[in-house]
Amino acid sequence: MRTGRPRSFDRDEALEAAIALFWRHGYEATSMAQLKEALGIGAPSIYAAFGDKRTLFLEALDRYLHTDGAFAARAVAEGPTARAGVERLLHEAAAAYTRPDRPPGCMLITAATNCSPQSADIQEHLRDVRAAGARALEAKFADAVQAGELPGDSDVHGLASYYEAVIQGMSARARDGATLDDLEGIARTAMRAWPTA
Amino acid sequence: MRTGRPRSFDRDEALEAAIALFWRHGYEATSMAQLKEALGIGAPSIYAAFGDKRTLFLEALDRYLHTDGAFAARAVAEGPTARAGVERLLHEAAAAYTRPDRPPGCMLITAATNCSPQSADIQEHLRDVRAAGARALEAKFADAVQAGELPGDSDVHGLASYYEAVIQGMSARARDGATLDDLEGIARTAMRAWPTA
DNA sequence: GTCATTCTATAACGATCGTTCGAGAAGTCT
DNA sequence: AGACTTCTCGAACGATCGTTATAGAATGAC
Repeated sequence: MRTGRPRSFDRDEALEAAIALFWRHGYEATSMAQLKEALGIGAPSIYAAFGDKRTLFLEALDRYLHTDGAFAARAVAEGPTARAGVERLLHEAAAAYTRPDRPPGCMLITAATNCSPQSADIQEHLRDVRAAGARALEAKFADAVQAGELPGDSDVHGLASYYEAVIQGMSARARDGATLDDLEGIARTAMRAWPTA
Repeated sequence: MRTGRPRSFDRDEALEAAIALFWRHGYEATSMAQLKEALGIGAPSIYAAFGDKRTLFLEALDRYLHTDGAFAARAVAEGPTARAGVERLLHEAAAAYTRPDRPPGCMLITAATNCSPQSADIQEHLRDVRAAGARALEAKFADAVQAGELPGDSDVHGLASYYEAVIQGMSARARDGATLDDLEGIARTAMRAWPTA
């Protein structure tokens, strides 16, 4: 058993509360004062449990990517075809970005858009993670070409770029108050751009 | 003639410099210290010429909407058909969002995404301006239905929502480093979703 | 030349930022 | 019980935030 005074709060619950704040307001716009109040604990407890604000944000993002944000990689990876994967990706995004019990949009996309120079590294980190997602999508399209699902002369980079833009656009629309129906409409319309044989 | 000591800087140039900063870093993430350095003048001069940071931002945004951001409303308004208007909108956005002498993306879309509660009004203001743009686009589609360009049962709201999402997605992609070619590819692909008779 | 006016520069304001020190509380271990 | 360890709480840290008071410089008016 671990010695010493036991922690007075649930670490997971605190992390979830931090996710909600960072998700809604972003990294820099979320203050330690807000975090203290939302997590219901003092600043020293936060530092002891999570490290500084930057480290807490990175852990919050990592948790997000394995929970609420995990649908994206899964949809692409598990889609039996590229088309099925993208279709599932878009429709699950529509639902995930408008859950009434969650902040709107995607944390990975929105949490570090307005950054001062001293948190440019955070901004770049999220950019890198997004870029990895776009590369996975592009690889899915390349596989589809290989498998004959898409024409041999398909612009796989252009397709990935387009659907990545649609995802980011859906997140932005959700943040502007778009409803689940709005986003599902966007998803359906975006699928009409699918390459025709 | 106006009496008193004359202003030592060009007000328009200063405003342009402020636009560049707010555009790149956003409203809250841009500090007065940055503004002082970029405008090359002291804080009291900024306050005398523009008012407080909030007022300066609103004037910067207004100027942006009449200059670099003016293409959008113009493309929709001047398009001889809805399709021509949207096509021009998307391609001009591709160029405007990747100008090498400008910050990437759209200031209206990105400048107030990460906001703390005390600047929620700024965030809402930009949201309202974006909503007005979306309504103009929807009206253009409604006109196109009236004129017979689009089928009578067209979902004009859905179409406007979709192309608004594409625009916001293009801005996000530009901020992630997408090139002019990338964005023009997105624009072309997005046009493939245009309703078929 | 002198006054009135308007801008500039320095420096400071109170508030808040993220972070940490120090004292005491709450456990386990021997 | 007492030693040891770990966490909590209140207070404070220096830095930076946006903003402004104050004093002096630069002009037009008389």
